[in-house]
Amino acid sequence: MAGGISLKELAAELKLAPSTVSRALNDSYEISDATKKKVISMAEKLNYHANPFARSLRENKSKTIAVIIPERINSFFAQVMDGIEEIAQEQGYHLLVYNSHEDVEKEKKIVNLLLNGRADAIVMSVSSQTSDISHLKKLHDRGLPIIFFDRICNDIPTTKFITNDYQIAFDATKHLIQQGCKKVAFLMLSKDLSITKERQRGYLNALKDEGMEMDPAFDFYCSHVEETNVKLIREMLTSPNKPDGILASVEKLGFATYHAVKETNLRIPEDLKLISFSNSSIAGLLNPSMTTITQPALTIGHECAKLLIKKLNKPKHYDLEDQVITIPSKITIRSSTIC
Amino acid sequence: MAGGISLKELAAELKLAPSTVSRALNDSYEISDATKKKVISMAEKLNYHANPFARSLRENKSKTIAVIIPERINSFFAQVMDGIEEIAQEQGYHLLVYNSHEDVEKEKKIVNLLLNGRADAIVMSVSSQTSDISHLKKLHDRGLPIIFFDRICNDIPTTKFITNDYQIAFDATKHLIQQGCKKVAFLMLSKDLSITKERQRGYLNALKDEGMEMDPAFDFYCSHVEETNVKLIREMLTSPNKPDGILASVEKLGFATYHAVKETNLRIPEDLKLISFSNSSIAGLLNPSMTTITQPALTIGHECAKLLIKKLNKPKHYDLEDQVITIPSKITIRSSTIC
DNA sequence: AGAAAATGCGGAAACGATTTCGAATTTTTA
DNA sequence: TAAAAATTCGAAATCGTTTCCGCATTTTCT
Repeated sequence: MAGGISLKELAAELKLAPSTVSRALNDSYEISDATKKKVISMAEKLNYHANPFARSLRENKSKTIAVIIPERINSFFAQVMDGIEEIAQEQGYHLLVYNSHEDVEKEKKIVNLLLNGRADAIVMSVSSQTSDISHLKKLHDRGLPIIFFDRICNDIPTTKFITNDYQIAFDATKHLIQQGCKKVAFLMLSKDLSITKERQRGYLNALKDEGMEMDPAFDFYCSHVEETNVKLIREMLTSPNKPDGILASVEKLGFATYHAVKETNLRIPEDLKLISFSNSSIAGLLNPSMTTITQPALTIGHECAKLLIKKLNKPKHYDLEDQVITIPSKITIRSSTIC
Repeated sequence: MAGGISLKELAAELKLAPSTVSRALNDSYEISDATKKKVISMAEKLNYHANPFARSLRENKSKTIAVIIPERINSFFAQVMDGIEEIAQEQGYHLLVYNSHEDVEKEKKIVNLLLNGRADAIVMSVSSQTSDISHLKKLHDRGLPIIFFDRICNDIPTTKFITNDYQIAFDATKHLIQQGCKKVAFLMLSKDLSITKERQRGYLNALKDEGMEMDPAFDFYCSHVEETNVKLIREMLTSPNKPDGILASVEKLGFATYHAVKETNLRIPEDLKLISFSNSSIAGLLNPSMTTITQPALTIGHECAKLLIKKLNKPKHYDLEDQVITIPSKITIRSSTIC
């Protein structure tokens, strides 16, 4: 901003027209190699950098992608972000990052900020409070390309990336039952979330498949307040009708369970077996180490960014189809489910 | 971008001049309340949103702050980011986020991207590989306000935020010795990093203070490759001259130590006591739970953002002084240092 | 050799906002 | 009542690019 030299000044220095200099820097075929070289070397000498806002104004695109996540201190979202950034940087895109803190009101504010075209496109995972999606519809209606991942919005016709939520939750529940669990509980954030719906469906179908009745007390809704969750889980674990197996549908609930268990006499895995969605490398460090469902976070990030940039490069010739693309997770069996 | 209406079109609809509409929307004193109301209601009706690039171009500022961190999957940096974002959002600023992945070449590329004024200012923590700082000097020389936190750059005259690295490392080392450690090792990333210098100084002075000789083998440099670190630490822990206490200067090395210990017969805290810098809530979940030095990450983020925005609001009347502001950390004593 | 095409570059408009300057009308003051 | 001042708004310049036209000059074709 301060010491910046403009294209016009650069042109004056070269005794050329601004149009010529612009074309030379953009490697236009209309400009001879000789002048191209002159222009480029002078540009370097004078430390010329094109003003991105002038360009954005003129070209009507910002080379910027907005990413909205519900929390930052979460290895899954952090890895997805890394994946997005990797591709974005490769393609010359910048990342505007927002944290909705699982708060739908904050999410709305952020979305409203994006209505003015500051970003060319959006990648997001909705907050656990998001049930009314009118603010997201508005974005989509405005023509802003938007891709969802993990916590998706089925009612908005665009491409979404998820993992095999149903199947992997099914498999995880089966695994618990195979390890001898008779009463498996399912921990989740909010019933509105796409991931809890699918993962719960997998959980319930696994129970049914094993001829087990499902106990409503084991459909366990948590809040976004850490202490509350620990307390609730502890209460469940010390109640007469306590589970002997737990499937945590998100990382923080898996950790909360460890916290809760520490405050009881229960032993993992002898008294309680636990499997949790988690991308944290710390899972293997816990004692006992935690069996996890690991999502392909980096890949999800890559694919989101690739697809979005493909769309941005050919706005007319390519559309973000209304489809859900599934990239499978892996279960890493550790000590928390094996006696 | 797509359905956007421009100020000019809005003005035409209102049969007013663009200048009038602009002033009305910016609540200028020159416009009567009557027309202001008309303009505002029509703007809402037509869903008008000011083009941020036109504004940035004209005003020569973007309301954007760039943040560069060396890694994303790190509770400290994530919390700092949350802190920065909180204040930034409050003040109408957006965050452009970049991860240097501890790679100075990536850091240079990112910094070069920022030379064109895309961001009004920068908050950063340098990569562990950064010893040549010419790229950062260039930024500063260009007049771009820049604030460092945690891993700072002393040679660049601006404001930096750190924790009481020296004192807290001193205290932590003393704590280990008080718990009976005779041979304390210090784990660090790179000797060029400001935090390792200060923390190492605290460590060494504590040893000296206790009349203990310092063993060069215990000045332990790690890489940025997780597996290598675990291997190196394991080798140290199984060597004849093995330490009975460890101070890890960054979170990942604390966790790496737990990993390494798992592969040995050693017990924490009986055979080895460990204290680590870490902001992760998981520390309390480990078995044994890990004694940590917790940095005021959120506060650091807040203060960085506040100061930077103060500067951006009064570019002429306020300068980022060449000073280091210290916000103290806290030691949370847990089982890994107490028999 | 004369017409046609290709090459290389300049002029000026445009993107969408803000702001300086000025002008017209109305209100206040002397 | 005339002059001064306040109020309210419009015209046009400006920020730094890109791009549509246009115009020479040179090369190619017949």
